[in-house]
Formats: sequence, C-alpha cells, structure tokens
Amino acid sequence: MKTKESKIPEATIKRLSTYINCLERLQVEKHPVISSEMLGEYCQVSPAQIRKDLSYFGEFGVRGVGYDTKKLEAEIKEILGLNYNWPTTVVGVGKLGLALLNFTLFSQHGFSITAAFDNEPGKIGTELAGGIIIQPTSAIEDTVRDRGILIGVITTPADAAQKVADQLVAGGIQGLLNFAPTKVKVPEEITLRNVSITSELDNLAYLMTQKKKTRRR
Amino acid sequence: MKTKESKIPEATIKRLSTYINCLERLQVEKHPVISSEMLGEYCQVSPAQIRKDLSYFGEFGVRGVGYDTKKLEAEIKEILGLNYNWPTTVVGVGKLGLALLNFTLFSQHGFSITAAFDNEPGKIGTELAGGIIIQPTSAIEDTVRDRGILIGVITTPADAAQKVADQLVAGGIQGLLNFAPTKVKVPEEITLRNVSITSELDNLAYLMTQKKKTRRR
DNA sequence: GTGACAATGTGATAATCATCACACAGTCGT
DNA sequence: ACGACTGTGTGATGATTATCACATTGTCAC
Repeated sequence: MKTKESKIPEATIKRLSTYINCLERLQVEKHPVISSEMLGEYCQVSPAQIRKDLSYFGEFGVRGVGYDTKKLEAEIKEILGLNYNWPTTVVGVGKLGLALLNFTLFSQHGFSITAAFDNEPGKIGTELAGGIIIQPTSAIEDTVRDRGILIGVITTPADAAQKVADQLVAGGIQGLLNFAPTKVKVPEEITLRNVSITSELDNLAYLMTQKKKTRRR
Repeated sequence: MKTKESKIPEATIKRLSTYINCLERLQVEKHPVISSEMLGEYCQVSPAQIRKDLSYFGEFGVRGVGYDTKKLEAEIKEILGLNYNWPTTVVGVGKLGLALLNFTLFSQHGFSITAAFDNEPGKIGTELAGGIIIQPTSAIEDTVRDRGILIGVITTPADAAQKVADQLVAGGIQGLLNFAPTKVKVPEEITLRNVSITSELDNLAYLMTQKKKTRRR
C-alpha cells in the first residue's frame, strides 16, 4: 500500500500511542506475537479499528498469524517519529513543570530537555537534575535561538502563557505544547497542541452529573 | 428546545470547557455581551459550531445581539455540573500529584480534595496544604468508603495504576481520572477518563515529523 | 409604533470516522 | 505438497460530527 500521509484522523494518532503502550506491556509478559483481536482486548479498541489504523501506514502483520509485538512497536515509533530527538525547553518550573521535567518518559518520546525558564527570582539560577539551570523568562528568545531549541512546553499560570508563547515564537520555536489552562494563539506555521487538564476535569464533572441524573430517574 | 441529554458529542463537552475559559477572559476585558462570531475568534472555534453546541442544551442568546457573557458562563457551568462539589482523593503524591493538589483550579471545577495516598514511607503522615495527611495506599479502600469519596485521581507510576484503581473501586468510587501513562480497566458502571500526557507528547512528535517531511518536499 | 438590521437557532447537507464482512495470504499439520 | 485454518487488509456501508444557509426573532433608532 502507498503511505498516504495526508488524511490520517487525529484519533488514529492518539490510538497509535496507546498501541505502543500495550505492546510494551505485552513484551514484558512474553507475548512475541499478537492478533488484532487480542491487542484490542488489551487497549480497549476494536480489532477492526486497529487494523484500519495500521493500514493507513502500510502492512505490518502476517495473515493468519498476527503482529510481531516487538517489530510493530518499532514500526509505530517510527511512524510517530519518536526516534528523533527534539531539543526542547520547559517554561514555568512550578509543580507541573517539575513533574514533566522529571518525567523520564519525556525523553523516551522524542524530546530532550535542554533549557528551563521561570520568572520567580528564587528559582532563577537553580540547577535541576540533568544539569539544567533555570533562566529568567527574559532570556527565552535569545536562548531558544542560540541553542536551536525547536519545541517549547508551557507550564506557566494562565495569565503568563500567551506572553511566553510569543517569546518562544520570537526565538524561532517550531512546536508548542501548552499545559496552561488557557488556549494560546500562535502563527499558523507553528505546530501547537493545547493540553487542557481543566477540560478533563470538566468532562469528568459532566459525566458524573449525567450519571447522577440518570440514576435519579 | 427540549434538553436532550443523551446524544451529545464528547467534542462538544470539550469545547464547552474552552468556552468557559474564553468567557472568563472576556469578562475581565469588560465585554458584557458577545456574538458567536467574536467568541469564535477568541477560542478558535467556528461560530456555527458554537451555536450548534449550545443548541443541544437550550437557547442562551438574544437574536440580533449575542450572548450575555456572565450569564452564558453560568449556564455552561450549570450544564457541566461545575457547581456541585465532588469529594475527591488523589493517589500518588509525586510531582504530578502535588501539581494537581495545589491546583486551585481543581476546586473551581467541582472537585474538593479530601484525602491523599502514597506508598512511600517517607511521605506517609506528611501534612499537605489544606490539612490533608498522606495515608498509605493500604488504607485506600476503607477511607474511600468511610468518607464517601466519589472521585479518584490516579497520579501513580504506570505499574501501580491498575492496582490503585482496583482498590478505589473496591472502596466504592464512582469516577476516576487516570493520569498514569497506561490505561486502566474498571467495571462498566464506573465513569473513567484516561488522560494520557504521553499521547500528547507522541502527537506533537508526529505533527513535527510530518512537518519536517513536508518541508523537505 | 414601525422598519431596518444583526445575530441567533436549526433543518438540510457535507465530511469525517468507525464498523462490517469477506476475499485473500501465509502457516502448520499430516 | 496440499488442504484446512486463522487472522490480516480493505472496499463498502453505516453512524457520527461539522458545516452551511437561511428563516426567525428580538433590538434600537427615529
């Protein structure tokens, strides 16, 4: 099959990510080979969905047998681009920022933290694990440019997020992951993902409220 | 219009959450009234989409004028159930857990933290802001039952997540928000949201990789 | 009052995404 | 070597979600 890169649903990408997770677990549990049916069990996705998702990118299974867990994991990582290492900075070294900085998973997903910024005088100059020294936010633009940092992770309070985003963009950032509880706006050519933790809270609140109502009936 | 609670797209709920955010900003900026067009600008959603989303729940605007920002915000909060306060516990008081515990936003979204658990001996017995004392995970089931805790937030490492989820369920939890980088499985009657931060990372990696390829062409 | 106007609410339409069903390919036992 | 079998890959089908277009309704100036 031809690899059509254009029209792939975002939902598919999200699922690929979970497939990797399950495939890792499956390897630990000594399953060298797995069918779409079994994998579906594991990650709560229909078998047809899995096959369809994979078919966007090529043929990875053996008919009558299934998928080689190790090979499939590698393939998906390749598809998602997790092998490349993007020079990344985190702005906002609060609790959430620290959580992400210490997240070893961060580096396992293609991002290598090479700078950190904060506004609080007490934090500036502090050395983090990995030898990264916290710089003032006024240095964002220059540092990003000088070190060729391509990805910015925003973990500031809401009211600082847009300004930080602007500074990162001015420094030549190419991708942004925004955890601040507000959307930021950037030029079209910048890849942006707003991760809204509060919207997850809201969503749960909604679901719970619905359930309460249903029960009352 | 009749309020049909059944078939509302999840995407709509997600957007309602962003609408609230924008509406709050708009109030600060002294806009008492806003059209769907302007609101669309603000939160990067098409005007038609906004109107459609709201129409699932009723009529909130004034034709020819627009929406009262304050009133609309209140309405959406009512729809999402953010006024209710769910007794909530956080399991896993690492960096991420702490980030969420200190999140004042947490309580602003209908959740009131009333207990915290961790496995690390050094942490057990420690008092957090708000007078919450960290308990050992072995106490999860009893505490959840005794205090009538309804929501559980899981911020443990991946390998502990499922066990913790089982304990919470055993204690009679009704809703779960899982931040651990792995999906957990719970009985059908439990409301569950898996929040995958790693999948956000993967998604960004994918988008960046795509862009790199496109540029090369 | 009344008419021009502005922006909503919504049925119809289009696009997207998930599911189904089955032809087909590779494996394994005999 | 061959046939029974198992599970993939995919076109066709169905469901869900977003977009469009416009009739409708409330406002405001005069």
